[in-house]
Amino acid sequence: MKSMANVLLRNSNVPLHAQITEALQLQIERGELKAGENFPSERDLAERFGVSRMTVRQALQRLRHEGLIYRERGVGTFVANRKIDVHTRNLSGFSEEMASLGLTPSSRVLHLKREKADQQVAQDLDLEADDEVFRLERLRLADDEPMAFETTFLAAQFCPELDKIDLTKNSLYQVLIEKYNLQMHHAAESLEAAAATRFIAGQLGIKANSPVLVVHRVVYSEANEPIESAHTTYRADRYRATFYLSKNSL
Amino acid sequence: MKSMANVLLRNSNVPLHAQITEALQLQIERGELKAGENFPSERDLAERFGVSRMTVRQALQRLRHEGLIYRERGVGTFVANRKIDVHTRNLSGFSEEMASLGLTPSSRVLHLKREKADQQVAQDLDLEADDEVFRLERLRLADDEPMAFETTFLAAQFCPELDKIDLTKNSLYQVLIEKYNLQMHHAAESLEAAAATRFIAGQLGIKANSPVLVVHRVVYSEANEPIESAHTTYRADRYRATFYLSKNSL
DNA sequence: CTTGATTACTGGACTAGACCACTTGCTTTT
DNA sequence: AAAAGCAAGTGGTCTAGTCCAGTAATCAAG
Repeated sequence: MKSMANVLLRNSNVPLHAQITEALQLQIERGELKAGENFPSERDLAERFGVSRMTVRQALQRLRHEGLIYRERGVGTFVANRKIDVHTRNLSGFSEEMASLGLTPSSRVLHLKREKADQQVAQDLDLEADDEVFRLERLRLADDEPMAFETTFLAAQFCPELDKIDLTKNSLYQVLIEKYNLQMHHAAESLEAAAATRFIAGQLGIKANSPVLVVHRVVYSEANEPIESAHTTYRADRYRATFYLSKNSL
Repeated sequence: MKSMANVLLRNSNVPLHAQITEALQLQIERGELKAGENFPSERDLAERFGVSRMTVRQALQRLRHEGLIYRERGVGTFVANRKIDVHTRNLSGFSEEMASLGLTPSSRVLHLKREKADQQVAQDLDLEADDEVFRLERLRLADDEPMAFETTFLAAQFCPELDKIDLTKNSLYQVLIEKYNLQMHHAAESLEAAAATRFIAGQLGIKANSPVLVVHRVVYSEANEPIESAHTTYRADRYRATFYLSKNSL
């Protein structure tokens, strides 16, 4: 059809393949490329955008990876009927997660002290027996209602003087990025159901022995160094964790 | 250093980039490429393997995607200090998951009937109001101990005569692949804590009101068509779900 | 009507180059 | 001794092709 080369900024700092990804994504979202119809071939797209075929392949690979399209050798490329996504649990913290759900997050800091790491924490954070950590306990609220009780451990060597920072107003993850240049890259989480202890129940304003969802998370940097270990206990009546699983693809 | 071109089978049906990925992965796992040391540059690798640079880039991109390496522009490529992995919840079914934990899975089929889809199921499976589904209820055991109670819904149009198959011995996912050519590609899961109802408690051999982990899963094909909707209720004292989360990367 | 070959088109793989932005370490100049 | 400049090396991007294997539609021969 018509040329789309005009859409691309040739001397931008944004790579061409990223611009193409964005352009196609937009067309999919606007419904200009629908689920049943024929998607243009790689050679088509290369000509339209005025780029090499390898460049459009890079863009298509990205779209495929995000689940927007799928491809069949010898047949063609197709738009996937998108339905899910929404609020899958990703690598954001409590504040970001609640905000994305349209709730107003807040916190009460109940405890913030430097102490020796216990065995479990030392293992999670890959520390020696005598290394020190910050232990941070917070009650986490959404729209001023208690939602979760969270205990976070951070290696003291990575974030000295953390106890001088007001974590009531600042997102912990923001602080870690801005003050200490700690970028989180991936995480391992384990979830289990439990009955609320009296202490937890009191904090969350629920009955003792009510079901709660306990999430244990260890966050890692890109080099796979553990940054944070956290236990979060959510009220079962107000919280549900959602995940997106995919096959080993690419 | 030495040439590695001999490692590659030039006329194999396995692409070169995949062979390179495998070769490097092996070297990392064997410790020949350690976490602190210098990883060979793209140009190095291209020369050693006797391939083009774009080809080794494809291999490196894959390794990065799997979290084995990370890269810094202008600096180099590095092996990530791998630690985690183990038994993260992936797109396998109960049988596969238990087997990978070293437990022997088995099932008791309590119910398998064709019926009209209720509203929730119709929505999950993208069906019309009158479409029929198979409802499959199973008690799932690990080493002959009750582990979970599972209710599965499958669109009847995709797997006719499912009720003629013995699901005690066959993995449902195996049947779907082999008999109906239904390949699962990704899934959405939501997890919440709850208290066991009397019925569930009886099935699982636990006390009523004990905490249980309820997992709701919808599995999709590559074209993003919903294949299966399932509710699984796990004993909290024997089961914990673990996930791996990563940033939007490529 | 069915079967089989041809053909055009698809995505996948791969090459051999090029240029760029960035980092780092060395060297030269202040 | 400190600062500025340079050069080498890195990953990131991009090109303009080639060849291959799989699909699907067409068309001719049985």
